[in-house]
Amino acid sequence: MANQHSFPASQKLKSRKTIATLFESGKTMKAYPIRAVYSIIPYNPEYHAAHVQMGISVPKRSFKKAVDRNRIKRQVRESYRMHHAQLIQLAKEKNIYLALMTIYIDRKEPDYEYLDKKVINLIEQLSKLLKSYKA
RNA sequence: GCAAGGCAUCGCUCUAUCGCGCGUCUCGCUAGUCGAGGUGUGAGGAAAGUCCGGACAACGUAGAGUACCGUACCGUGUAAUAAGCGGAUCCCUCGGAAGCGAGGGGAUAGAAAGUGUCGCAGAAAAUAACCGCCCAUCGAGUUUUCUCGAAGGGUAAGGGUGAAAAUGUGAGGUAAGAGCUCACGAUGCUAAUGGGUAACUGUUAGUGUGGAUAAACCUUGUGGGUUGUAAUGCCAUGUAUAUUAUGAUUCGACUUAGGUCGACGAGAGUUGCUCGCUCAAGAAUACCAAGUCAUAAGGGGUAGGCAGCAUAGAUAAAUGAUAGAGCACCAGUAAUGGUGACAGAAUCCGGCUUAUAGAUGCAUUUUUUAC
RNA sequence: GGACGGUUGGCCGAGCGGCUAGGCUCAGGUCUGCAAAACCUGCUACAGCGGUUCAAAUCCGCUACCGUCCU
Repeated sequence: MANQHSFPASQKLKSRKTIATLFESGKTMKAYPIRAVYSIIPYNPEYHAAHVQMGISVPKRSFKKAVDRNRIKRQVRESYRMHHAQLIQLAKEKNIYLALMTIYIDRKEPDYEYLDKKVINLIEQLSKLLKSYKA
């Protein structure tokens, strides 16, 4: 991995199936205004394109305009992109697969700095979990 | 000058760093839905609403009628349209003494084919006699004229209402009246003729005039086969005409379960229906096996990819973040500070509608408020 | 992407073009020692804009919002 801050398509959560199973059996974690649904399973290179896959969702109920939804998704993604290196590192060390879905549950538009803090908070929580996994 | 609304055009730009989608080139090895690097490209005037119109696709065994849905001045225009352009006619506003002119608007076929509806008020709301007016008859009063009453006939000139009261005004006419007649108008139809491609319109002649409503049913003309890219085709994955029970059938069919029909066409197909068209089956009876059909019980799998699909192009969906500079506007004497709208492609085009800070151009308006 | 439906007081919910029913809630009164129940009285509406019509909640068009269906 030449660049720490890249976020290619393989690290995005895209499969309809894994998302469905994630919502059925995943666990939740909160870092208001973000709620995260995640699941940790052993890594299998045949099925998993990357060690960590992440998706973002903004409900239409809270934000009616597509422009607002897009902006929030981009901001969350940007913040995640800047700070997700340690997560991937940990997942590789432990050889596990982490599926993560973040949902923005506030009804107001955030400013970027606030959002950034919360994403960092979320990632640290997840990192702790990963460290304690299998330990 | 400012402001307002209208129409048209534009609707932030550049640099650096870190990233993303797609195409393409090179390299790498773990050889793929891979990684690295280079390079090209990457939201709008409305991408929105889905209100119209197409392209395109699937479904049909020729065609026609009908139902259903839409539509309604004329020409031009176009792949098509409710766009655009030109014209006719009606309505409104302004100007003018008037002919008429200017501006704006109109879903602008038919109410003389039929049906329905027209609250309240009013005599009456659609085959108008309640009051009034007039005529002659009978009875009563009275010297008669005349007055009152009864039943009958004529009469739409008058009657407070109403959105609307039966073509307006004047004259003749009459018992009283009436397009009953005449003149000048209003308006419909028919014919001839002039103008115009046409809508329509000028003139002449004849004939009529009993309201409104068709964005009430309806009639007439005219258009439309239906469904829509979640269409549709292909590949992959996974499979089951699984199994069980009951019944029917064995020439073919239909059935209301009784039966009925059949090359003299049973029956099936034919996009809602009908006609039409096309296709189309041939035998004794019983039992067994086997098949077929019907009903009931009873499950499982997939939900991915490619094409459709693009000189943006995905499929939990790219087009971003940070910093700086410029530009425009606002506040402020200035330094400086703030703001940059509406809004995000999902098959593609043409129109319409709606949302829009600011800039530019064009024409318009301001008797009440501001220079 | 496509096809449809709805919007009537604070809430529910009728409404054949002619003054917008009814119930619940709320407020006041009667009744009661005080309440409840009952009875009486009252308040508050046709989503918005335009058109057709003498007249529109109703018919037509546009807009806004809410909802349903098709994989």
